[in-house]
Amino acid sequence: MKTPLKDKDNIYEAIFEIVRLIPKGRVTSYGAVAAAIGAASGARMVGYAMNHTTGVRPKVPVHRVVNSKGLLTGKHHFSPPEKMQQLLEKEGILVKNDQVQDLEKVYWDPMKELTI
DNA sequence: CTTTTGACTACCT
DNA sequence: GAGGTAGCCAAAA
Repeated sequence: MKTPLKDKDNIYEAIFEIVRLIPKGRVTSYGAVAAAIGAASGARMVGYAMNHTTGVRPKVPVHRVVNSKGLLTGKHHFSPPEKMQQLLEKEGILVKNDQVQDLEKVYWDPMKELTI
């Protein structure tokens, strides 16, 4: 399995793949995903791509993507926003005040896990 | 083709 | 310690 994500012509697809690889009960940050695809400074691009997940097949678990502080910054873009926290809690992730609890425990580093 | 915005992050005050 | 500004890349107007 090679699939050099960095070779992806479409930056969106690269992001989608990384997010799709996030294990259940784990979350990651925009910066981590961005770094994994080679866009360390493109953290905003990651979030921007998330807007394209609506209608993308297969479905992308963007609800597992939070900011570096574990805050559900993009929950407002969900429909409904509450569903994002519900999904996270359902996977065993504690979310309090729109913030992921035990972030260091549920944090999933794509670069490290995927050994890119 | 130029300008603005954006689900972020890091540095500076 | 908290808040604000700048930087980053890419897409939409």
